[in-house]
Amino acid sequence: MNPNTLAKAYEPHAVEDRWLRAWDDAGAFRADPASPGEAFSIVIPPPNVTGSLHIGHALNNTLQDVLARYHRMNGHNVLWVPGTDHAGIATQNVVERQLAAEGTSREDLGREAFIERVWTWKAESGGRILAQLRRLGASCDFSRERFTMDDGLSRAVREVFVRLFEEGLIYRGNYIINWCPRCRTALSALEVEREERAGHLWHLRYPFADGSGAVSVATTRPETMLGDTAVAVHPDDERYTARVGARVVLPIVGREIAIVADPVVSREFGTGAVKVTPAHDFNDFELGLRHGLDVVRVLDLDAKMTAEAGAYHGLDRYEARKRVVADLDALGALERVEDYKLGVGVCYRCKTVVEPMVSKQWFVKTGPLAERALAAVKDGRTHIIPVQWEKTYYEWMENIRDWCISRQIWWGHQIPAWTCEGCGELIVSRRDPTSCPKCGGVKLTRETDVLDTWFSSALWPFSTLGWPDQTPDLTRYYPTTVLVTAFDILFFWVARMMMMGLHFMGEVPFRDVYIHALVRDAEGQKMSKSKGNVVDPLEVMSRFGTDALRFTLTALAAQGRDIKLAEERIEGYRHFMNKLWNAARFCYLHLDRVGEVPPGSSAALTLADRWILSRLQNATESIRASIEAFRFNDAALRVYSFVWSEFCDWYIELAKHDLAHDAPDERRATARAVLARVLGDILKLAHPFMPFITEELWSAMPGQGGFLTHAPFPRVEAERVDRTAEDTMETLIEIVKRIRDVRAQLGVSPRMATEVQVVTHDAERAERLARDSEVLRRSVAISELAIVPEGGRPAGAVTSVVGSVTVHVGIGEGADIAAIRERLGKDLATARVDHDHHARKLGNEGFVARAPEDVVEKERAGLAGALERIERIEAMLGILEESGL
RNA sequence: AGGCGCGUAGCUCAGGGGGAGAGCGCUGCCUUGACACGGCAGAGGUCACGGGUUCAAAUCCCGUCGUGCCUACCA
Repeated sequence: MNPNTLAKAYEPHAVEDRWLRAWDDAGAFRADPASPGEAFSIVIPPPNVTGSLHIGHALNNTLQDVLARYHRMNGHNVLWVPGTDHAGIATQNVVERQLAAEGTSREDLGREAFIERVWTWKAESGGRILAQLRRLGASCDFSRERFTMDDGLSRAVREVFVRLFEEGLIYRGNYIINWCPRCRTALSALEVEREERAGHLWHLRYPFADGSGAVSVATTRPETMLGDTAVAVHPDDERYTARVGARVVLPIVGREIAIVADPVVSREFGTGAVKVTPAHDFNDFELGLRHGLDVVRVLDLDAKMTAEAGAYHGLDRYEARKRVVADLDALGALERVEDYKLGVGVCYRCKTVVEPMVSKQWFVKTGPLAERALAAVKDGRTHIIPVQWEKTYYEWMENIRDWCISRQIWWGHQIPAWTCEGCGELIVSRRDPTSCPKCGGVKLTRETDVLDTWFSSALWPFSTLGWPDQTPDLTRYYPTTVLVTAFDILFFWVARMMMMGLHFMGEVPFRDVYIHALVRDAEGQKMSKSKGNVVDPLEVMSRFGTDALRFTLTALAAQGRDIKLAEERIEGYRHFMNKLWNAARFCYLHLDRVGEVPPGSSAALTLADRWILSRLQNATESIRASIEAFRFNDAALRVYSFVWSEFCDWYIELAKHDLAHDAPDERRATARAVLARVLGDILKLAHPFMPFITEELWSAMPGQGGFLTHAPFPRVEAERVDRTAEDTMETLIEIVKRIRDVRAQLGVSPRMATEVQVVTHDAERAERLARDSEVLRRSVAISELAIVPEGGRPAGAVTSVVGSVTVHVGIGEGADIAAIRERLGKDLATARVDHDHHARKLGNEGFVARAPEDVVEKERAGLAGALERIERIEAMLGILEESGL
């Protein structure tokens, strides 16, 4: 591409397409375990295979990409594994909805045909999200793409299941679980969300069997009373101690049930007596186990009443509730009803109210696994960043419950367990068994349940690398370096990967876990389709360009805080892309021939050269440090401020004169070299954040070859750091700003040249400023310039005092005395505020005695400076008085 | 009920013991040979409130108020 024909404004689309293809064709992000370099590996949090990219994915993957590209440019051996998960319940739901629309169902199809149908749907829509990730610029090694249901991963799942079973860490049994009657499957505790809903608290009266009155109990689910098998009270509750062991008659049902004593009962709540329904309540189930209570199931898998419910058999749970309440009322067993708000459990997929239900399920015994997962974070083998999440992780791990892993759906890894019809033996096996090892029988029935999707995701960091085989990838890249994820799957996923990784690999799955924010809308609301406030990243990319979206997300990604995404912000950063584009365009107009940058001390370098090169070191250092500390926003904002406020606003403007046709050749050559050097480093520093525009500009840069994405990330060159140059330049910038300010306030046209006199009492400083007074001449229109250690106010000048210098700006007749006084008065007020501030501190004996010497010294210098400024301003005002103005 | 955050410029947010920062917005001026997706300049803040620690608090501690989220078996 001819650099002189770069478009006037940055047009992202063609550029993005071109580089996506170029990187892909070159295999730019392919990892090779045999290559040298410290390993840097990331496994992607696998999105749902049938999903599509939302803004959370965009953030998550942008951050991973920043890390991947940064480390790749640092010569590390980078592997970023992409892939998707099969999202059992969600995907099955989608396909079932399709079938329903066609007037059929999965039951009509049968298991095999249904699964085939899901694979067809997966083939259609699957991979779309990976294409979208590519578009985002994610530098994954797409040749290593994995899917939780592919052959390799399925083998890992089976191996893990069998081993855990053999070790007694997987068991099957009748326990209470959460049941979603719509999805018709068991759910783990994590898959149930709490929703506050308005309900009622019904107070029921259960009469004693001996006719001596009644006990009152309160419930939010009166229909479950049909399954009550006890009433419980606290053992120390004096109101009831005499009644423990007594029997009450369950209204409607007529069953006699006992009053039992158990410390879980709260004496304060309600009447202090609670009905016990072991089949349909977690607490009651536990309590039932302790007291050997009967388990009476009154709700079936569709949340309809069972035959146990007698007259209510077949009724939906809510219909049954109404009838039961009415019937109790008729019997006089309903004491009262009060409004009550309660937290109900709903299915995280379909929001249907779940029913606690006793059923035969498979569980992972988490205790022993959690212990090691807890220890690994406590002893620092894995760091969670930001650290405050560690506490949340600990709390969960310490209170972990066994994990229900069986799901009564079809889409997923079918549990490798068989029951022998002959002898009832349970067979769990790596290979499908043909006969029963116990009795030799050949009639074996396979378990129909599949595993929780998170069971396979838990293996992701090693299953994607080839486990259970000892592959080169596994050896080279496990443990992975860092996991980047949002906090909402800390328990679902991160905790479980920790448990499985430690158990099967003997090592943590990742050294660092970086937890990033949730993206919310501009009002701070969680984005959701139903609210209609979702920001579609694909649409944003189309409108503003991918780099602008990426840059916005990283610039807002401060640790420990949610991101509120407003469109104006994205637009603002699109302008930044354009700014960089045009800065480069300007540079390329001059960069036909580029030589070496002279060494730091060289006389060939101007003050501006030395300054920008020194600031470049500062930017390089802070960008590096920020990325390594996962402070993405700091890194992005430093890129922004260096490019815009330092390089464009000052260096380019000053360099224009050095590049002019009438400038001496060697001056032009040096300026070109510095320009090229700084721009080149800017492109490298910015590349992890905005890969497309930087790669494009790099390719247009004269004398550069190869991919920017493979170029070395800049390192700090200590010999380029020049504090004196920075200080001098800063002072000159201050002076320029002051002159402009004075002129702007007085309405002097920018084109009108004025006299300027700068007075500084430090002779060495005066000399330094004078040596580089070009900076002033180039920045403001000046007719005559003097920089002197001594001097009075020239006639017709407005004076301003800044730092250690006094600036007189001659404006001739326009310099009315009021303006001069106003200007000086403003400076005097500022100086006095400063003076008082320093004086107050130094007047404090404790401060002088206890504060560190350098801090006190700084205050003294500040006070002296302020005093000196006040003197100068007052002298100036005195002169005005004397001259009778 | 516990736990974790947050409250800083009109808006969105950084910062986190030693003179209050950015972007956007706002007000003036500028069609200056990279860029009007631009330039120059400016206005704007008791850092929620009350205590405490400290020589020094926006920053650390305690409390209050407001606000958000997470966890939990008060039926």
